[in-house]
Amino acid sequence: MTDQPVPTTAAGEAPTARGEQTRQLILETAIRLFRERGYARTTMRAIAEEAGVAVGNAYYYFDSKERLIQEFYSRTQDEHRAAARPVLERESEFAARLAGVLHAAIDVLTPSHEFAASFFKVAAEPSSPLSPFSSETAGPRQASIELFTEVLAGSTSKVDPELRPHLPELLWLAYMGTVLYWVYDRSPGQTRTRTLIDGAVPLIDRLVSLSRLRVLRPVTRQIVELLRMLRH
Amino acid sequence: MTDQPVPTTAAGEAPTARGEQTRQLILETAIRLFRERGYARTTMRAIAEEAGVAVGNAYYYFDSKERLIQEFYSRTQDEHRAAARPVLERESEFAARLAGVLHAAIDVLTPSHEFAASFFKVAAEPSSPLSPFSSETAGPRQASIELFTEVLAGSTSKVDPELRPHLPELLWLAYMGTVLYWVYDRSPGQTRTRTLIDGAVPLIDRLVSLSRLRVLRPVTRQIVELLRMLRH
DNA sequence: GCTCCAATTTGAACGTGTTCAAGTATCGAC
DNA sequence: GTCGATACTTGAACACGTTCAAATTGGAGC
Repeated sequence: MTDQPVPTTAAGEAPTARGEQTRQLILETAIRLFRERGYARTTMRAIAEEAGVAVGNAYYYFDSKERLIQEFYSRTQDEHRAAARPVLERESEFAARLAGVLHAAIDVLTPSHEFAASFFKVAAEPSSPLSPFSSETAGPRQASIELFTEVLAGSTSKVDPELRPHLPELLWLAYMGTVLYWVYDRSPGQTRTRTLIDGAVPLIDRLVSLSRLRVLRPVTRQIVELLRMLRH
Repeated sequence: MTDQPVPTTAAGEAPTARGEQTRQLILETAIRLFRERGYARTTMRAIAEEAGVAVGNAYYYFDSKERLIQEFYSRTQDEHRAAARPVLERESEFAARLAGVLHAAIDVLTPSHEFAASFFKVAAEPSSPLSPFSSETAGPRQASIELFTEVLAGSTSKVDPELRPHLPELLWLAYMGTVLYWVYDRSPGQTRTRTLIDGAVPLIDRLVSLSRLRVLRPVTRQIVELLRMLRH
């Protein structure tokens, strides 16, 4: 959680490794090439050569090509949090906060749209530790969910108290859906995803407000109950 | 575009090709091995050997290993439709029809759960023609969506007339979500997915009914408007 | 039966991700 | 400075998806 000089995987790696520089070089090179040529057309040999190391050396630091993506992914998440910060400091309305955070995510992802398609493929593998739902990514996921806790915490909106504790996770789910949509979004500049965000956020805002309505109480209950059951 | 004697892909099959038998043999073998050993650990060489053909021959019929999965996927969809038929003939209530169709999907998928994880990975690739959202799968997807048109058509439920035309697609989306959940579901026998279906269906049913309520009319409008915008 | 063409089949060869046994460099202990 | 251990680096070798030029087969037309 704290800022350690541990640059490797999520788990935990070399405490103060000598080869840190090499590691960074390889990663930097890989991401650049991924962006330039796409994931599939970037070979490990090309990465190694471009970075000026032996191919085996790349495998010393990253145990697979996919790991390079995982690293990229976790970096992007950091960037997202950073990009979301000013929004959360500036805005106080729920809708504005949520929209800001979602747009920030897309902002951060945009330079990698084409390549992100491939990385998404990797993330989708349920057995992969990179999967957004796997237990291995519990840490990063929790951090991501916390972002939405913050969205909610700082907002002036009133929310059904029963629903509230579940809302961050639901918002995170909406965020995942947005990213999924974005990955598949082939419109120029992914403007459709922007449309989706701008359309969905007021809708979510409204639904959240309505959740306190008398007629909708049973529905809210039902949702909360379902979530509870799925969590065991 | 027209029906040529090209035996490949799911779309149009060989009219009466000579090698049809070989094609089936290879596919049968592949699916069997995928189930036995998983996707990644089944090599094309193994498939070819087990089927008693040369490896190049497999590539004559399926232009990649992924294509074999695509084929499997489209088969599964056929099975799903077949499994859903009796439910649709038997039930008349919306909730029962929807639940039946969703459970049928899981029934059909269950024998391939472990392997389906891998196939999902392939499907997730947006540039892949196998992606459930790609234009290449428009046909199968349409067929799938039609299933939910049928769910709705035969049901006794009353639905907001503005929402109605969009509902099949939304239900299909819910179905996709269910499958996604199932893919990641590691509970024994995927019982959690069953729980999800049994919990979500009454909820959806209720929401659909409520959509006609005066207070919710604006929300319904908003949803419809958003869908319209996203469709261009 | 023969000829010929297209459909089918073959397996060697290629490119790429990954592994591994064998080095080489670095640093603390003495 | 030397030694030993650990961190790092190397590139050849391997496995697997895929390609392709060449061989084989089956059947229509005669």
